[in-house]
Amino acid sequence: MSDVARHAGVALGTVSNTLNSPEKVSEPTRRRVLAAIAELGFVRNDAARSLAAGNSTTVGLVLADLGNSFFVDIARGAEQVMRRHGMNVLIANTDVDRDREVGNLELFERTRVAGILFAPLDTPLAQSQVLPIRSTPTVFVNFTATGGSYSSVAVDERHGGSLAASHLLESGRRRLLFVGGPLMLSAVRERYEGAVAAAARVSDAQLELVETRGVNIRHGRQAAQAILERGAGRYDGIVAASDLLAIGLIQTLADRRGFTVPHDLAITGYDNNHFASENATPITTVSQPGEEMGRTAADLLLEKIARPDAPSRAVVLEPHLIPRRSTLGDLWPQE
Amino acid sequence: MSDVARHAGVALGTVSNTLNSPEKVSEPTRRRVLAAIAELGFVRNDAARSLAAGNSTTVGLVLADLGNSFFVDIARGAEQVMRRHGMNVLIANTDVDRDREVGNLELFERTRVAGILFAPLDTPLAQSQVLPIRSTPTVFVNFTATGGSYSSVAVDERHGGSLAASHLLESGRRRLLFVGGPLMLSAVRERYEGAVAAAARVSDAQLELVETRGVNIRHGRQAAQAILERGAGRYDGIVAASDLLAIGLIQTLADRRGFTVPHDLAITGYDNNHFASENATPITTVSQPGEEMGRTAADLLLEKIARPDAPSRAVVLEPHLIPRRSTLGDLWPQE
DNA sequence: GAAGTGTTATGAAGCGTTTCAATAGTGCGT
DNA sequence: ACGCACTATTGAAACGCTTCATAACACTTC
Repeated sequence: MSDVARHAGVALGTVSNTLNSPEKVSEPTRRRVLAAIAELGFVRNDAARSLAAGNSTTVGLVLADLGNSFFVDIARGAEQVMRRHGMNVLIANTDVDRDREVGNLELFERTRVAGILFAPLDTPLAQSQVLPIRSTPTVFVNFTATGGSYSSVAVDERHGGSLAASHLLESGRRRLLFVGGPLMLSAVRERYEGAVAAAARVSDAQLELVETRGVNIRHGRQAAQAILERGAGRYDGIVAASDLLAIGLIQTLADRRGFTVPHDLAITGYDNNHFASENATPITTVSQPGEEMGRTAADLLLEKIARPDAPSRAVVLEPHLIPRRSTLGDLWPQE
Repeated sequence: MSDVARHAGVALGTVSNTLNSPEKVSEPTRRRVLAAIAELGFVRNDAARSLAAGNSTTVGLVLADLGNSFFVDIARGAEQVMRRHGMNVLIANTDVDRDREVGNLELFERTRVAGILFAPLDTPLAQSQVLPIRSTPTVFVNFTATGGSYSSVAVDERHGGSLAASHLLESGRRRLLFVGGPLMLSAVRERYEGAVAAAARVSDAQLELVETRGVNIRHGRQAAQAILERGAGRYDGIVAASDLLAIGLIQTLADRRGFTVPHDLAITGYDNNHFASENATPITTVSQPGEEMGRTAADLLLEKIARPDAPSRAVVLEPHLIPRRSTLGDLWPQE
């Protein structure tokens, strides 16, 4: 920077002002400085800048799983808001590894980012709610913070489960099955509880459970086998804990065993995975508002950055149902 | 840090040594310092550190599209290598927006990261090969750098197209169709050229082209309509420029129109998308070695960081074919 | 012509580290 | 008792910027 100053024949502070408060610098001076910058190929050192200024213009986003489009949506939403406020979002991926979660949080705190967005899966670290964070403003995404120090944005999983089951019940289904697992995961458990509650509200409805070891297509196929053993004819509606699970179920039950969806068996998924709508049988799903969560989290973080001592807030967003062919059949208008 | 020094009754430099060169500090002193650090909750300021030390321990990864699992694989591979070398990878997403590409590259250079990995799509900025980067070591991923200043890792697209077409030809197919587009994209064009070359090597083979506007499921369905208009019976094998395209084709041609895959029509995809193998009809695909590209790119970058003046290298990796049911039918052993 | 009022420009202090020459301390051989 | 060779510690300079009190200057106004 002092090279630039010398080159332009001005003082160091003037170069700084040209960059940060152009209105303080007269037109001709500014031009000389900018010319010198261009000529020398000067690039301001942000490390020095944030050291001197004591603030940063970037926020860190610690994500559980980049392979999951839900998290990518969160990232996108957060970025939208932050960019509008002139801030940058840097993403660190953890692949659901606890050490890397801790490592990345520490990294961001050492770097003195303005704030941290933490979007974990339902892991011990997240549940403990004790992060290795000293003083950087932090917001939980996809997980409700119970303590006082973090704000959070989460989604009402129970309501989501209820939405899916109610949708099936409203179309006259009574012999329901919930497929998902492991129930150890709070998100899955709450979706199940929501479905149970919805079924309980209808007198002649019943709801059974097939617990799976995960929520991928493979687990859906395995669950389908289990269902066939129990006798698939016993059911007329399935609430799956994820879209992938639903796809797996349909592949085995419909494509191979000839059950028609939704006539014999109506199926709902969960997540509004990009592939759920593109499936051969588009899948009715419960949509988690990923982008909105990202935007909301960003807003909460900006708030915390601006007023660190203001009380934390825990926002809960409502999921909504997107009906498609896997429950509506030919009544589904689109495509 | 001076607080810590005072608290532990040592000099500033000793605290720094404790953190950076523990072997220079005696056991008891080190313990006192560490105790003071823990007690005060001290977190070293990395901005100041990298300012003083003149180096950084993080590298930036500028990604075109987080929604694309190929790029996520690249990120994962790069991370593996960097972590092993004690470096961190921070990701910036651009959503294929030129301004954000430029902005993120500049951001990383201002931050004085140790190096930059740039994984663009086939956009003007990438094609121009002129990045807004002054002196940060940079490696192109998924795009061959022709100039001298950047190393690069790319994949031999032409060979990939050839692999797919040859596979069909070897199974006796002769009336081939290439589906993909727009051909303006160099990756698609080269895949097509590879397929053309493979067909030319077999005397009685023919290859026609259906150009699409993109490579998603939707475009696959649209292409299927076009094919039906031409008369789908005219072809016995399709090389699709992406797995999603192949899925779309199958949905329309097989699921709705009753053509059997692969009996009537053998179809290959491209990308080894995670969904290609999970599709109801698992799709034969050409696999781009995403993780390996990430790892290789990381190696190249480390090399450039260590010896900035060493000549750049352009690595080209070979894709490979993964045969599945969409071409092998019941011969396909797995599942 | 003096005093007052803006507008620009200046340069030194400080941000929190690393680094390194200098110093202090210790044990050893003679 | 002395010098030597180590090891452990110290503290000041430097990294590249922002900030801010101060100065310089050009106009007005009375």
